[in-house]
Amino acid sequence: MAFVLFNTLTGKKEEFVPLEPGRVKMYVCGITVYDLCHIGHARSAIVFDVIYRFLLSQGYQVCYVRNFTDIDDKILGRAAAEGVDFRTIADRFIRAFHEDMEGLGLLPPTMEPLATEHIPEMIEVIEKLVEKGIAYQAGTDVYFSVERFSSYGKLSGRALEDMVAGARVEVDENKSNPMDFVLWKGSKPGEPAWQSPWGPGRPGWHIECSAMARKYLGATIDIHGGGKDLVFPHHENEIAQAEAAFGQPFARYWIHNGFVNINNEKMSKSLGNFITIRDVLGCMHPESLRLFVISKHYRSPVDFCDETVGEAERGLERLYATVETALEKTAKDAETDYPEDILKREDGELYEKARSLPAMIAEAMNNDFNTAQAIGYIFVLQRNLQRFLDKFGRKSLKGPSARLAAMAADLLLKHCRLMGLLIEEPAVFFDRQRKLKLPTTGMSEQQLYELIELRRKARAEKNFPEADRIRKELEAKRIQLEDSPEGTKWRVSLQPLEG
RNA sequence: GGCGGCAUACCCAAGUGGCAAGGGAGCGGUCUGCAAAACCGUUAUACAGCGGUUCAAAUCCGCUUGCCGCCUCCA
Repeated sequence: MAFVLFNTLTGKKEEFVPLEPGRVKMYVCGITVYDLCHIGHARSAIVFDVIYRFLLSQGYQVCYVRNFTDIDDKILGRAAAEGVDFRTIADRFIRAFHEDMEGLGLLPPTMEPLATEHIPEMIEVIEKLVEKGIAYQAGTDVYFSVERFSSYGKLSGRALEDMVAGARVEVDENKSNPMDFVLWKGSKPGEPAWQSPWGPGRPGWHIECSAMARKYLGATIDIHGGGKDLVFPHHENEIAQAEAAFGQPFARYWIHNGFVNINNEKMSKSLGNFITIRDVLGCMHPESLRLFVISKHYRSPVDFCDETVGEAERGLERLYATVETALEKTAKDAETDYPEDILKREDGELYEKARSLPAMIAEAMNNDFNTAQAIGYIFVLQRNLQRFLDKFGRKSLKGPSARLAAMAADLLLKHCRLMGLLIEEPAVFFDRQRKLKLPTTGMSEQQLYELIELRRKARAEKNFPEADRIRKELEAKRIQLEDSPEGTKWRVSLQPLEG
């Protein structure tokens, strides 16, 4: 089956064919390190992590580069505000970014180059553009002349005339066309500066990606990605610089992820509805956030609110619970293999759903990374497996039934892990989930265990009114008790409280 | 003003020419001392509206309405 992805450049789904067979060169725009990352960054990071994992699973050798913009006005602004060096700010937020990405459970990219470590490479590109007469010096700055690059606007699908007509462009006397953008910015006294043929200064924003992508991935890269907001001007300008300088296509497939809204509002600092990754991870399992993100197609906007996030959390718990039960009940007798017809006789539907899962998931992912559809298939198998397990009550499975359940659980686990889900041991997950959620109930672990013990005694004496009173007391704090032969377990209910 | 996207059940969400995936919530049931979880059953003659193409349309084309994004730093 063909592997197709939506290419922003053409506005269509296209079959993916890498430049070199078996190898993929992918560049994803990283962040400007001047503040903590928010859940919009998390979505982008998760989306490209899933893409990266998928490409690897398909046997591609992937070189995945994600840069840091570590010199920029916003970094300088923050440094000035705190009275520290720009490097202090940049390093602080690079560290924070790595903590966040690790917290989210992302595979590290192949490389994470820093803009400031590639100044010579950027100067080289700018010099080339100046030589060709496409860039010009004005005062202490160097600008890219958009009129000299005939296909300017091809990525964002807009014509130069249209942009100029309606754009609110600040008046800059140095520019010969208002749409021209800066390649090199002369430094003011006291600002960080690097030597260049145009005097001391620092690079413009867009040039770093063109220079670093070329250095690490070559003149033409396979996949270039980032958030939708980067289409214009950032990626448009990257194309202009790189293609004007080197005369070769810059990137073949452009992938852009949609935004995260919060309670149906655009997330923005002025609205005060920014949620940082670390805030979210303080009260939610990273895989819950991941399931939330990949339950919707990556190009659509997604709304982050209690209800949609809660659904993801409950779904993840159910997946873990089914896998846990399956592993427990089949632990003793899962190894022996049986012929197909024997397994089918145990549960024909479960057998079929399990066997067809790899092809179904592959088909979904091959179709522009349709993770939402893939997740749908995952839940179909989960329900079939859970139903099968339930038939046995509390008994362990043996022989062909154990083999069938183990096979289904393995496939479920394998394909969840392909998308970065169900990475933890179920017991570890549930323990972590309890620890994350307990603080939201206002009850300490010790208080809780005292009440559970009181209730145990009451039940032992058949004092059910007292036992139920304790259950109700805890339920009012969203702590749900679950009695089982092994004792009473507890978890924090993800169900919103009535009223 | 220019460019683009979206509109599927109470909610979230796949599907993009051939009987409308999946999840959540609700309701009924099984299980349970009572619960919870889980499972079973149930929930769109129908995909914003109108018109067209087709043997066949949620899916293609046109128009209308309503939302949203980008055009300025931004994932």
